[in-house]
Amino acid sequence: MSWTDERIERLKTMWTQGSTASQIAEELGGVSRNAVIGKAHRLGLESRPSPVKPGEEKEKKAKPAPAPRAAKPSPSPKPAPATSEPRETAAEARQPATPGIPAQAKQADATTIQYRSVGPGGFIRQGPGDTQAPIPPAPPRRLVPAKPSAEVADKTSLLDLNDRVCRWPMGHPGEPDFHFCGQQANPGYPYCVEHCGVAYQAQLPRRDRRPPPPLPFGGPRVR
DNA sequence: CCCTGATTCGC
DNA sequence: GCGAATCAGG
Repeated sequence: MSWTDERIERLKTMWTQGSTASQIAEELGGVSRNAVIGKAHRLGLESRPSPVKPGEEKEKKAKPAPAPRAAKPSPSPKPAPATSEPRETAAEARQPATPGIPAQAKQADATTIQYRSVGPGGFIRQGPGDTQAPIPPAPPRRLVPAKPSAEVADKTSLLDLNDRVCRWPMGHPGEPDFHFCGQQANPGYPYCVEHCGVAYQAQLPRRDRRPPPPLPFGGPRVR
């Protein structure tokens, strides 16, 4: 499994909703809990209440004996900097992202992506850095706008997305009626007011959290 | 034991 | 960039 845009978006959403890494991994499928956590960190999604105290100076694991994982015969000395970084306290990092969430606001810059026709009904996505081979000869026929199926008519499709429209996904990608919310977006947010209420919640203690989370996707996909 | 997230580091 | 292995707290 690879990290497609859809899967990353889902990861971000669920992570900010407070879903656990295990839940996210299960929902996404094909990835482990560790993969989700690793990806979340690489994305810069910042810490949620962790069992491990970040502020406490831990003895850097002096693991002389075991070479548990792939043989690492070179124990290169790695002097842990004794300076305790002024790392964010857990409380600060836990602040519910209520006002001004910048990370969520940045969406794929549509202006840097071009769609080029490769024939009737066929288009390729091309980013600025992509080198693309010769343009295939245009079809000798006039292209007529496709008539949207009744299924998708009036629905907000991927190409309808912009920063003024709620980009909350409805249904599952790939399904015929998959679309986006499309309501007027809460200015500065990727979602409308209603879905902002779902996406951004104050972090509650685990025991006070209701297991059946909001069902933004209509429940887990049945495979 | 189970769960959680954080971190490391070979690939 | 990815994620298994590992760590560490609840």
